[in-house]
Amino acid sequence: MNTSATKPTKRNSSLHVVKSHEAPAAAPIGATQRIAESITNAIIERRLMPGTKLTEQKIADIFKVSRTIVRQALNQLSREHLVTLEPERGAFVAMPSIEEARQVFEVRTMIEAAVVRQLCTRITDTQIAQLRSHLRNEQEAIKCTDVSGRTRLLADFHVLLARMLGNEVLAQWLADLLSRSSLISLMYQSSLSAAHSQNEHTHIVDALEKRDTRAAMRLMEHHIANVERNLRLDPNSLDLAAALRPF
Amino acid sequence: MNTSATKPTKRNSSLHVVKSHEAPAAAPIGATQRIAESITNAIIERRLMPGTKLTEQKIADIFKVSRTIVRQALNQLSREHLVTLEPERGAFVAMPSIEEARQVFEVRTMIEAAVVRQLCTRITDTQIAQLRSHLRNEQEAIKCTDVSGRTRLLADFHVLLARMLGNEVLAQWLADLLSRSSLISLMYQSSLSAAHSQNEHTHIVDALEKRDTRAAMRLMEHHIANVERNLRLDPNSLDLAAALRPF
DNA sequence: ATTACTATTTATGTATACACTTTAGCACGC
DNA sequence: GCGTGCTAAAGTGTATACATAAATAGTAAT
Repeated sequence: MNTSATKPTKRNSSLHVVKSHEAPAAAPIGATQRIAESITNAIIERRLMPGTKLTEQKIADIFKVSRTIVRQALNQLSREHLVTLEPERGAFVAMPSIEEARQVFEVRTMIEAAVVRQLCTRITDTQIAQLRSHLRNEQEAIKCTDVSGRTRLLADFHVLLARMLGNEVLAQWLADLLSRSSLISLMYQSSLSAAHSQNEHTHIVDALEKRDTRAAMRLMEHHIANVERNLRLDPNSLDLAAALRPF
Repeated sequence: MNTSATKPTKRNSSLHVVKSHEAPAAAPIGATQRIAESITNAIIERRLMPGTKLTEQKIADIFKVSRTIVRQALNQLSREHLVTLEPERGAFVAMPSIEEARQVFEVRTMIEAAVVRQLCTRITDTQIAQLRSHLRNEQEAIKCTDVSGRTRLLADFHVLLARMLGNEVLAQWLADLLSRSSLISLMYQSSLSAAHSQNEHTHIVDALEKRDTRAAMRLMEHHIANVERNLRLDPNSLDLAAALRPF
């Protein structure tokens, strides 16, 4: 093992001239990540409306980094379908189409039904307790009218279920789907009451606790269908005010 | 709070006259895409072994572009889990762990069983014909011992099924999963005969044609299980020769 | 000869420069 | 008055520069 020799050659004296620049190594890792998360949060918390132009230089100025970093972040977000990149025109907060919304919910129904089915065969009491704890957090957030917090918690419930299968590949993908769902919900002005969703979550956990596979699957399918049903998916009535908002 | 005060640093000193440089617009779209696909193909066709270092400048030289483009491509590939980015160290062809392999196949089983279930309720005769046509292509590729072609076709079968649900979100994700599967198969030296896989594909289409939901799901689950079973997933016997290959 | 240390080379990460495209503003003509 | 063509500003896409961290090689000491 070559573990010794760890002392990285500090030859800060010697030849090289000092530089007048500040250290770019100040952000060792995660400058890109930090920006991507900030934008993601801004989208989820409705501080950035769908269709909003994301000019690279402006974001770069805000975060005090170069466009290089911003471009990396925007590229990442575009792969998560939260922003759209139009060639030679720039980045915009994504405006998921009605068709895309339909597909996202269809896939979620398939996957999440399968998730609860699998879970019924292997969920542990400890995991049930975790879910109960999460449900309490949801109720708390709803009581406090903590809008951004409750949105996140209601989505996290679904990711938490997936994570309990011990499958990070699945959990990661479902997390992506859920941030897309959040964007869809705000784009199409969901009228679903958070309390109602939370109630359905509770019923799902009840079914899981009883290991009632059929009930759990049915409840999950209905829950997702309810969320979708409460969107305003008429092609004409989509929220133009928000979508085409100049500012 | 708006902003701006755009830094008029030294934008454009007027006169855009000469163009001594060659046109960077020569690659209208897709220089990045082209490189990402080339690397993907190289990985799938086993011309790049897992663990291989992907030095940015070397790739840039090969494709006659700048590192900027190569970095974009590598970033994209890392999000598809085909390459791993190690901070301050560079990009390497991914070496999926055994655990990751397990998770990928577990998810594929869940999803693809759901896909065939859905398909049984809505598949059309035209689509059956498409599948038959694809099966013929598979047989052709196997006969001709077209290794890279047959690998691709065997994977495409699964994507084709997903695409027939009319759900691009699902199809896109399954495509990602299948390129990961391909990497896993070559990393763990699958001994599965292509002919056997092709035969199972045929049986699946037969069941779909009869709209036999239960049989189709069972066949798909067994098919994926067979693929996984034929990997050498013993922790010790993983192909070190390939993995640690210096060149 | 092997090990530890140092200098050199190589490669990555970020910033910046610069060409080109799009967009916005404005004068002119219908 | 509104559409049309020209010019300037802004913004994107790619290349390059430069600082730093890692890998490598070379050297001296034990």
